[in-house]
Amino acid sequence: MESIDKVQGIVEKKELLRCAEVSPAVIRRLPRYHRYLGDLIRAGKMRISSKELAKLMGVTASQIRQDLNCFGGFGQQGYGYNVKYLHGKIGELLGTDEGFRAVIIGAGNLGRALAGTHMFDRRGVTRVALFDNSASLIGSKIYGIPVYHVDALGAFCREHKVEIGVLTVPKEAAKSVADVLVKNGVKGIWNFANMELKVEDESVVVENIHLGDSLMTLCYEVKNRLSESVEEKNEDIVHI
Amino acid sequence: MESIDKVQGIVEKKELLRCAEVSPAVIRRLPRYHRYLGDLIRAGKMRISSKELAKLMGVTASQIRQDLNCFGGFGQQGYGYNVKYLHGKIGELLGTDEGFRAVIIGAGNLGRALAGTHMFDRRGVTRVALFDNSASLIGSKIYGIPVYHVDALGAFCREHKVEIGVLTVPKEAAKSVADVLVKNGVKGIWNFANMELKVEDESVVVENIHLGDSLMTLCYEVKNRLSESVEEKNEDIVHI
DNA sequence: TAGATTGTTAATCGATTAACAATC
DNA sequence: TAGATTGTTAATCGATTAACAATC
Repeated sequence: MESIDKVQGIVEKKELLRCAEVSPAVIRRLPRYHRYLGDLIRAGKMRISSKELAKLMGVTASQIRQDLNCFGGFGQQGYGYNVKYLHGKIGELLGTDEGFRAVIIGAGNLGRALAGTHMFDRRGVTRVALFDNSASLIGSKIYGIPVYHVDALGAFCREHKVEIGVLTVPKEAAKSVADVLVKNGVKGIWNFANMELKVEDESVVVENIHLGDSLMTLCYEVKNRLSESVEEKNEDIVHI
Repeated sequence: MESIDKVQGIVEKKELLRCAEVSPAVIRRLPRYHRYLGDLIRAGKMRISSKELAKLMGVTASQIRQDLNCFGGFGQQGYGYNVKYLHGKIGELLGTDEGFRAVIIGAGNLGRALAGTHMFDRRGVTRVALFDNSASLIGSKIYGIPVYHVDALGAFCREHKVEIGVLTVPKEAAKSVADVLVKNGVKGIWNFANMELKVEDESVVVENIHLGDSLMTLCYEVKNRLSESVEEKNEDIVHI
């Protein structure tokens, strides 16, 4: 009887968890946990406490426990977390087992760079094709990935059940390409065009990358730290 | 007399502002404001209210006014903000006038892609050199940027007063290259290696880019929206 | 002056941290 | 059992939003 109660308790909890919206702040931290746990596996570490992981990652143990408990009890009191198990669970949450397929649109510098990385495979995503409008590229392969004309994009996505589109086209072309993707069943767009892409379909997710914004933030900090250290020096002189 | 008081008031305020640490959340929003204001200039817009800009950007007018007031009163009651003036002021804050110089270390796919963009020039940053350890590249130019051997990195940074280093090397090499940069006066590191780079020198800023984390977040959302829409459908059926 | 809109203070909201009971 | 560490609740902190007086 007790065990049935327990099982039901777990089921109830899962239902609740599925309903309660997890905050974006927490979600954005998951990949980082996953990364660190992967490193720990490679280092041969079998178990870890929230305290130890917190120290390693430069966050609080509270935050780690709080974050993980949005998705379920992955640890064990008095023991900590099993590194491999936790890594696997977070991977599951992040969809590494879903077998997502991605196409890259735009075979320019950035498109090629992305085609050449192992970033996708490592996360269980397959790059099935590249698309471009330059005649000289069509029919060739880049890092083993076939390049097709962008006119064939829609049909390809439907046929191959592509879930993810990576946009590395000039920003003028981004919206129209995105529309083709959405119309043909793509559910996530990773947008590198220098603009905020919005799509009408509510069920489609857009992740905008703004490398330029990141560079500017860095410049701000550089500028500020420089003036800070000057101020500190001046203060020293004044106070002595 | 009154005007002197006023001037002193402004000076005091500026002093205060320089001391009060601005929150990272605000700073990370500045480049986005700058981007939208640039677009508005190109669209010929002369003035804009916080309300109008808020609608355009999908944020609250309160947030915009609050954010801008961390740095000073850039607007005018009853009028709004002068687009060009505000754009210029935010640009100043972000260091576009500082004439920062950057080197890119690693002439692989990503390094080349970054060398080929206008992202830097647009933000007032000059790419002065590329560094690599592949003999075939040394002495050549990529998009007009000279490629040197990585052994020459330290001396080059000192001589040319380089402020920013862009790291597109494999993660195994990242730390040692970063150390060379820091030792030779570089004040900001834009790190694309798939690891969190930490440097000992407090005055050096590191901006870590984790494209993989972004891809995983996208995958999470795609996975979740998909199941959400399924749930919605099921709910519909249940409730009818 | 009247209308508009900022700059700024106060209220709300959400996220992080601390604390501790549960339990392995 | 005693020690350790989780899962979870309560307290704190910070960031966002609302409101409004100041003022162009």
